[in-house]
Amino acid sequence: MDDRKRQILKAIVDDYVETAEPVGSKTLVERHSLQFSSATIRHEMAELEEMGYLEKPHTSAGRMPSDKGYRAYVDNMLSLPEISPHEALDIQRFLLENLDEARELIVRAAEYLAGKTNYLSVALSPQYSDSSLEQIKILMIEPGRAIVVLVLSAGVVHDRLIRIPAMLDENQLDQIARAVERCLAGKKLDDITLVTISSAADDTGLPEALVNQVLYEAYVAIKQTEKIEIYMDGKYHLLKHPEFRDVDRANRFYQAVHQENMVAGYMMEMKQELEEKKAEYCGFEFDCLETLPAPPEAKASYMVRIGQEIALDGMEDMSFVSTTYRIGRYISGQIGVIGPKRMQYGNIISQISFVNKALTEAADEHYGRTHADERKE
Amino acid sequence: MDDRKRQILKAIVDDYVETAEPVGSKTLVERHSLQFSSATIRHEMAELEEMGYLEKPHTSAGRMPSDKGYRAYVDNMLSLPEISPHEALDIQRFLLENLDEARELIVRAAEYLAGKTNYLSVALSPQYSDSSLEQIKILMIEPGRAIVVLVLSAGVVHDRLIRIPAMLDENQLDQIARAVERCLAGKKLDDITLVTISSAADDTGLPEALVNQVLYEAYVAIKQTEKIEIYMDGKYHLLKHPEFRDVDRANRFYQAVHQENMVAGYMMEMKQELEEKKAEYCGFEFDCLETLPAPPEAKASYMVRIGQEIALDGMEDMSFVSTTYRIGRYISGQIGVIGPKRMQYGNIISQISFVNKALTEAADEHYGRTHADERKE
DNA sequence: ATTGGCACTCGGTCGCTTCGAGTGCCAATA
DNA sequence: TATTGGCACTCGAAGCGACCGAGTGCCAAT
Repeated sequence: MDDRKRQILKAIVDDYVETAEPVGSKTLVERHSLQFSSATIRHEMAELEEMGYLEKPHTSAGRMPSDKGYRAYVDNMLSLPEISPHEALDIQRFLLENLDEARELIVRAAEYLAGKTNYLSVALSPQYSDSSLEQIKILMIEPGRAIVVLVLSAGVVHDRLIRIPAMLDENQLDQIARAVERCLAGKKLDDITLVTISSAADDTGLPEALVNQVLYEAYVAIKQTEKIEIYMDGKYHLLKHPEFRDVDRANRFYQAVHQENMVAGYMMEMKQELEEKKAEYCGFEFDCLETLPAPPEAKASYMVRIGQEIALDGMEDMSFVSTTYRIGRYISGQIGVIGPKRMQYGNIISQISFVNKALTEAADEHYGRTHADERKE
Repeated sequence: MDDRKRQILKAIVDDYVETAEPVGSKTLVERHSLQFSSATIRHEMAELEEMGYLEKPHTSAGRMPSDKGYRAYVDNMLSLPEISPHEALDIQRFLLENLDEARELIVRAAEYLAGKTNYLSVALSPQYSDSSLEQIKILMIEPGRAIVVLVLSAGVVHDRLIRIPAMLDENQLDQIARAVERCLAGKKLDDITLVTISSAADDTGLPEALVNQVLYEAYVAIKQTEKIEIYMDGKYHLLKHPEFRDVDRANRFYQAVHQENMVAGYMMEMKQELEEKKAEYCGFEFDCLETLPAPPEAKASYMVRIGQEIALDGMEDMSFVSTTYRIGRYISGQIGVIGPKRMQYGNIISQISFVNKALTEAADEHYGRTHADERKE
């Protein structure tokens, strides 16, 4: 593909993204001040179509980009706008203001992205399988009920209400908790199994019958910590876009997106691929902002899936931009945006990458010292 | 309004609810085996229209119910189908299966309702302002961070991560927690203020500077417990219904529903009204099912808001069915359904009322003994 | 290789007609 | 007097043809 073709394709995508109308040779020349005549453009367009980058809805209509066309655009002719310092402050504030739980961070990030892009944002909660258990405490609420509090490396705290044998008293419970902690502390969550945990039973000097139920509940609490949640925000935005004038289409899409497990699974796959460096696009970097000095490892790498490339039923005419966020060394998750194929890729990618970066930094800030400790090693 | 008019109005509503088409005199006779001729019906319809119960989209079209028509239908000609034992088991299982947190109950109830009705379900989390604080524990995670665990009457547990002065040790923290508990135990959450809680400071014998931050954080944790959350499920259902063929309309509705605070506030108002016995419809009772013997206070009372009656922008052509659920004596919340005015009122009301009942019972079951204790008094 | 010119295409819009389910009214009937 | 069958009328929906215009492909001239 020569340079002129590239220029024309870019103009077509830009135009179509803006207007949502098939674009013809003449308007293209007018609107994008190209230095060739419309006839030349027609020539080139015909060739681009033959090569598969463009499509016509019917013979006498203008052209619109095909999936392949968008792909080429994203691969080769993307310009990534910088995030203004004003916006950067905005998002920092949005993420951190009145923040209690770190868990809330990812929800807020998704909310921000949705608001900013006018598309659907999707986020997976951090994956803790690789972090290790530091502390476990069991607190009696009343006879028969207790609360398990787990502290992971990097200072993440999770808890869960459990039922325990009614005759256990506080001391015994504490004994059990200590035994479990001795047995598991420092272990990766992933490596903790029912077998591992039950070896703590001998250590307590209490009758097995009493201990086992507690161990099991603690085990469940730990496993639950590993469960990945999915958050979405901005579903209501999509109806605004012309591609959803067709209710049936909108309906089909919403049914698809409602299958949260499917979407989450697919995002995990994308994450996997990004990690295996199969990712198409890496090395995007921000330097627009001094207030947030980026640590060298904070380069955001993202992934774009266009139309048919998305292996999810009902998403054939959407695009999915996705990126992996990191919190500390061992914790990561996924955050992205789903919108019509006709999206402002550059803008969206900038936004996502920046939110990603801000998210990481906000988490660092929130975990503060803890995390700093971890870094020292 | 004489009996025949009532019969005809009912037939029209039933028909329109089913077909979503304005209904004419002739089809009405055919489909509902009425014992009058179409001419008579036309007469009556003209009168019903004059009285404001019916509307015509244009001169030569059939009639459809007005808000007032639906209102009359709901007030006077509703038949409430019984819930089958099969369904009853279904919902019990759905609510209780693998349930950890009681908080999850209301989410599941909303989910169930949405699935069952094909409309949007909306639920408010339980309101704890009237329950009292029983225990407060503060558990140190690491220097500078701790977790506050609150136990309310009825066994409800809430917690929150807090920051504390880094120099506090576990013992001191425990001392503070005990002081707070002595000071607040048994008090209604509503009655706890910054003033009340700060009187615990003297009791610790520790320097005020150290204690105050912890007290403040504990206070915030308590107040946060009172915060009411709103859950919605089934937004994606609404696009299936013919009233949402019009994307703009759908869009307007989704924007409205997205203002969750508005919706929550409105539901609180409805709850208020229900409690003040201004409620239009009370005393609906279930007796279809032996497996769930209803305690005498479990009568469900519900409220229907139709079209313009809903004081929320963008909901003018929806209906809102709402009901108050109770958990124990002092805890209650709101659960309801929003759908097109053209809804199967009888069916929906039955479902909601039953879910309400099941929810109460599931909560009882889950809190088990604790709650039973409360009842003894 | 690029361009201006020209004949051709085809979806969208506008106006017209037809169709049919609906109405209102009236005169006949029980 | 209340009910009914009959009939003329209404009006939106659907179908049809003409027209418009933004678009194309192709060709001959530069």
